[in-house]
Amino acid sequence: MSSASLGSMVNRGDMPAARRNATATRILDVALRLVQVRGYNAFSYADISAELRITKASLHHHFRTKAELGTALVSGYRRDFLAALDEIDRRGGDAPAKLAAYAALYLQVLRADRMCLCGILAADFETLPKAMRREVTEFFRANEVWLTGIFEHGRLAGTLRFDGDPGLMACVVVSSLEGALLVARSYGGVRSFEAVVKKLLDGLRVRS
Amino acid sequence: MSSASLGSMVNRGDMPAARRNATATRILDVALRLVQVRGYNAFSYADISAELRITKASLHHHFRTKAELGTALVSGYRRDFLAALDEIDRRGGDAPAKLAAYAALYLQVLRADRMCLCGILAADFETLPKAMRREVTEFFRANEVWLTGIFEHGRLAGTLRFDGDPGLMACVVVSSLEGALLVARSYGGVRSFEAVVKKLLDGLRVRS
DNA sequence: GTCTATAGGTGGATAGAC
DNA sequence: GTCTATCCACCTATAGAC
Repeated sequence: MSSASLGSMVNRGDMPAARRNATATRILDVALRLVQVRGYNAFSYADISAELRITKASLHHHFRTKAELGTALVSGYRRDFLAALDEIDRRGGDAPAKLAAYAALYLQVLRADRMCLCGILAADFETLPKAMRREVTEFFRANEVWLTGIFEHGRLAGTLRFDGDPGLMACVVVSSLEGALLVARSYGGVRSFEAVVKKLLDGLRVRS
Repeated sequence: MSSASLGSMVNRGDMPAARRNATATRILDVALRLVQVRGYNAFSYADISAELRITKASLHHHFRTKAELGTALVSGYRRDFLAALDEIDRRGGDAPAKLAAYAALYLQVLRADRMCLCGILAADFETLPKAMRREVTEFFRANEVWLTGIFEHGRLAGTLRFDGDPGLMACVVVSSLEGALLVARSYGGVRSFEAVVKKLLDGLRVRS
């Protein structure tokens, strides 16, 4: 996963990367950015068409329906995000370091002037096709599973301190980071986001 | 402000309540719910028309444009929310109690199966008319101001413990609660929301 | 794989009768 | 204040030529 991944992340949907051609990839890139900035109901095939100078009919050749495009979008985003989590695990380090790396993924999105794809789709949730809803829910669930593991290991190793269920702590982290991204758009900067991250990590630190 | 306020909140926009007639009020009620559930770009005059059995043309008599309706919506929401904060102040109690009451306002929204109006509009932010953007930003700013006062008083009185700028703590609280609402839609319950609130309040408690 | 052309629907908004 | 009728722009999607 490249360093610009979550902002400019290439999203190949359900299909293995090798089977997607360059055009489909470019369509997904543009669509991803449009949804992350405007939301699912405020972007159209016409927008992509204008940007890539390809007719709407051609877009439908690659993604038959908007629901199909949207589903490919979330599916690929989830895959790439989970790949980033694997990369964090591969690099090693203690639980606090991994949490900091996790927060850095969100900061990357904010710096690209975007919202987390699944965060903005959670706002659009009631209007999404069923397949997309499933993908969004699964994204959050997968994040929660990964974070739960971090919290369990961290407490056992004595590097994290917290009360109660590690799974609930995972909810707390996901919620706080998504909210920090959301509100930062109106605050217009990274300052409030970084304050949330600091407070979150400080609250988990083992006190001397 | 009634107990069902933030969910079923009547929103009278820029105009004093006494100057809005019953029809305008019903329009705002329906529109508020539709936006809180679907977002700004996924509701239409046709939706309101069907629900109230009034033609779209009649709706335009009360609110000339969608932007005008939207602006009245946020403006009224902000006013009612700030009235709820005044009510919290009026009831008295220490800083932790006021923070708990603040969080309860959000829980009320969640229980009505809605998102905070300004939270969902933050997701739609890039697509909003300028007047609406200003209202949303002002909503967050006003919340921040109120919370900053709570943090300043709480630290002075020795009822709250935290490091750094009270204004940043206010950002943290707003962000976390908005995010908890957002993500709770996918988690499908109040459990994750309550975990965030508990963690937030515990982190501020004065330790014995 | 891309195009032109078009279908059928819905969006916000207006004119003018009652 | 509500209605019918209408406008035009935009939406998703398809047929069929190249």
